[in-house]
Amino acid sequence: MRWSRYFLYTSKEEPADTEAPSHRLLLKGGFIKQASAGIYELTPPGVRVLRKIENIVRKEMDRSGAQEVLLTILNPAELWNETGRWELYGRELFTLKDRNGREYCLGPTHEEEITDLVRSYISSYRQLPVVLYQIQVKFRDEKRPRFGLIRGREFIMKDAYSFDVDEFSAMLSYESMKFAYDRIFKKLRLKTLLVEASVGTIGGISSHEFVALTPYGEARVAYCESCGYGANAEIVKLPKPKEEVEEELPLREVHTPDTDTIEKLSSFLGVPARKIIKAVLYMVNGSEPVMFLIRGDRNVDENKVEAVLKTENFRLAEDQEVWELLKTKKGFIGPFNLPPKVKVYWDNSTYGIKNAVIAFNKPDYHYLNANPGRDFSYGEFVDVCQVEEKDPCPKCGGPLKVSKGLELGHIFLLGTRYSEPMKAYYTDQKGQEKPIIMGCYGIGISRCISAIVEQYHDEKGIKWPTPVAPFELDIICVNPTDSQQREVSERLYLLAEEEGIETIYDDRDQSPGFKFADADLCGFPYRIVVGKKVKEGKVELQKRHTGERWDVDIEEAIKTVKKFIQEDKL
RNA sequence: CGGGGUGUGGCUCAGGUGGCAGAGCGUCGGCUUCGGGAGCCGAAGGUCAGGGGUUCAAGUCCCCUCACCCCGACCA
Repeated sequence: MRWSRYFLYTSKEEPADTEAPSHRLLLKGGFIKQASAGIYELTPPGVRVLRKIENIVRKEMDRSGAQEVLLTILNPAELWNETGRWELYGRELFTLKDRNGREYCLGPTHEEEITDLVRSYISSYRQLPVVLYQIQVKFRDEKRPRFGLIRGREFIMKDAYSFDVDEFSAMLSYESMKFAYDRIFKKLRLKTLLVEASVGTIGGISSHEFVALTPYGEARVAYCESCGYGANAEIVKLPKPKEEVEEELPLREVHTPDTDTIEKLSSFLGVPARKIIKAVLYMVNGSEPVMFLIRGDRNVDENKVEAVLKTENFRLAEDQEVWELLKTKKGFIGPFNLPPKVKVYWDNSTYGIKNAVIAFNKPDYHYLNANPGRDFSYGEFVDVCQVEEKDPCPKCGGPLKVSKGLELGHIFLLGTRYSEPMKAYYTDQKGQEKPIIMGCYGIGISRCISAIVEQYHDEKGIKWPTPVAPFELDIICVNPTDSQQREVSERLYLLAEEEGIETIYDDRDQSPGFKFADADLCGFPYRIVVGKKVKEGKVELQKRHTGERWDVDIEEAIKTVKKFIQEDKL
């Protein structure tokens, strides 16, 4: 491809309003263009990267025995009503009506559609198992799209669905998909972590996420370097700590004005935050108060709260509600003299605490040296505590690491969540009708573009790994007005094409610095610079990843690059 | 869903207290230059997000709407 004719336009200016490096570099390098919030167009080089990722995924999916389909983007409400998800999915669902008033949604995921497809053909155990997949645009009206392709409202996803006769067989499909994902991310050169994930309110049997460790991800993952355990932070169980051994001091009521946060209270009393028991009051389903007691230096993980309450319909109580219910204000809530309607849970972290600071619903006052058994009594213990660095690993007890990550793949053993309500049944050997056991498996394809850039870039720009690079080789003619340089560049370009090397030939009438900067920014793995040294029969060869450069004979250049590319693809 | 911010040429931005619409980059024409985003000369390019209001006069002040970005779902 001649760059002078190619639709690739970089920018010298820094894009405004970008935070994540991938967002900035993909815009600056001319790979994506924003259409509206969380919605992006891909340019020709952007599409080249996308197709390479898609094809790697496709190849591995096919290899695992999955078969490609293409489902509809526009999906009728009827199917979604069969599973109840028309309502459950809520406002994240993009919906619209046709001219007759019939309702549709733009598919955010395709369990309903695939189940509908399968139920219309599959009726016997002889036809199972089967795994189907597609690569397609998805639509989710996210509350907060961000970071370019990382969290978009319209994005490209590979979604696969497995159909099996029983749980054992389904588990095999699940495991085989796990292997396929492992191979995919390795081929994409993405460093990912396989972690256990929440099965959520949907239920289900097993769930794992493939997470790329990057600072710009919304997932928190905990992992253990000594035993290899890894999990989404929200499902890491934290046990009760050992009972503190300390002499019990006499209980005191102390005046603590203006201490509405743990921080203020801690410094006012000169007591460390971990010696404070804080109370967090939630309103469930709008009106049912639930109090969680947790140690002052820890935070409530609302995903864990959701698991305890078995609903996502809860929120923090408002000031007025706190006043009406407990006649106190935030910062002074405690588990004393509560109206019967208040449900109380104690987080494990509060177990065995001694001489604690605790509020008792009297504004501007706290108890000092409160001790369990003597001054207050525990109730039901739960685990709603957010995992922090150095918490004990649930497997081996070693110190956990906590990191932000970008969820790239999610695999899910669904069971009969969709097959049962949609009556996707098969007849077994004994002639009995049974629901098909399903699994679903997603990879955020467009998100992978961002993840790769996050993991492969420097100050100057992107450093595409060869298997996903838009072009493998960039040939730069330093001075196109020099007939010898021009002639050598043209010759090398034709030769590279003949050798099957994906080449962009920078024949633009621009200064050398301009072309070098673009080459760095766009991140082509190999570069041949045709300059002054052609007189001596030499051109310069550069590796973007390492910055190495050396002079080679003109006749050797393409051969050498080809060898490098082949090595990279192994 | 809350909170904060921004909207002016294709891009990045400047335009105290209201008074002729600006710069750099990019684009177009010309000359020069050619190993790290070149130089000089000339030119084109605007519904100042949209609507309403105040005023002799609004990019600027007031109200509404829209769009986009960031922060938070961190607290008792």
